[in-house]
Amino acid sequence: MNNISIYTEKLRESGLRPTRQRLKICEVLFSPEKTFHFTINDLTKIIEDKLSEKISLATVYNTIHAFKKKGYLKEISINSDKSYFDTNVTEHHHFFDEDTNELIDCSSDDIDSVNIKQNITGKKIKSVEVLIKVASDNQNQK
Amino acid sequence: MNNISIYTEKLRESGLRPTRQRLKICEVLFSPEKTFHFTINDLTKIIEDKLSEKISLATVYNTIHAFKKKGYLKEISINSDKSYFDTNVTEHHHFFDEDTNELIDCSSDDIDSVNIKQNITGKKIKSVEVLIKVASDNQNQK
DNA sequence: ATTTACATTAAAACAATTCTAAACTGTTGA
DNA sequence: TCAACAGTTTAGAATTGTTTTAATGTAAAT
Repeated sequence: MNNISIYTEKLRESGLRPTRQRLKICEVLFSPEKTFHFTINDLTKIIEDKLSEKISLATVYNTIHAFKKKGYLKEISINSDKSYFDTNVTEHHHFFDEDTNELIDCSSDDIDSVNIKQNITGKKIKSVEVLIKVASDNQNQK
Repeated sequence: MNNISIYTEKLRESGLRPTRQRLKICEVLFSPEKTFHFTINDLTKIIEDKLSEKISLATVYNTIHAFKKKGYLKEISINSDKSYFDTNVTEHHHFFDEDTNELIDCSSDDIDSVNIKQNITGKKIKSVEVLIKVASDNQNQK
């Protein structure tokens, strides 16, 4: 399973040279079978812990932003101090568990597709995101 | 039109004493006929510019958070560095204009209500927010 | 009036993100 | 193959939004 050529391709398409650091990032992001959510910090930790590879935050930010721009990652809006990213780039929505700060994908079993009847004149719709915040019953709203 | 007693009431219900600074904040937030969106910075500027009243950022943050907790304000999730607040606390959704960084309320003419078919087990839905990002046709996605 | 608990403030602390400038490396083409 | 260039990495500094702190001030209860 030599994925390196795939990663190299992805990087080139994002306008980035395939460097050692970036290939590590690709390995973490694109080799798992399941898509997942992460913050920049999560990702940096995973790389440094699991792969025993020191990596600069700036590099992670640059690469993630390039992937996002190219559409290989999605950024998820949450009331929060930090940004979440999603390796699942298909159209889908999210639950956000306020108890655990966990993001969970909605499936089409969970939510009907959103019907937009009218858009702002002269503008194009770039994305439609539904965020369903949930918490335990006894929990105060954040 | 003496709104001060209304503001005092709102403050007390939020667990806050009615001080000079907080009444000024109420004046800006709750006297306009139309609801509006703002950031903490916007609000602080309005108070300092229009009302020639110096106010500490900490006071603004405290008061806004108490109002949010009480349900007198809503916080809107946007991919961004800063938080937006909304004086419209009814159920509604938003457009976000990426060209101007402007938030715009959706009316029921714009979007059908969102139908959630299935929730996470053991959790209660706290909020459902739709954010529609728009931009000029020729604009790159942010 | 006095007391007490809560508020305000400027400034410091903090956390996420971006920028910077120097050292480094992939790539290109002689 | 190797020099030279353009893009890359890095640590650390800078920036931005937000929260905390500790001293001083003020509303409200007695």
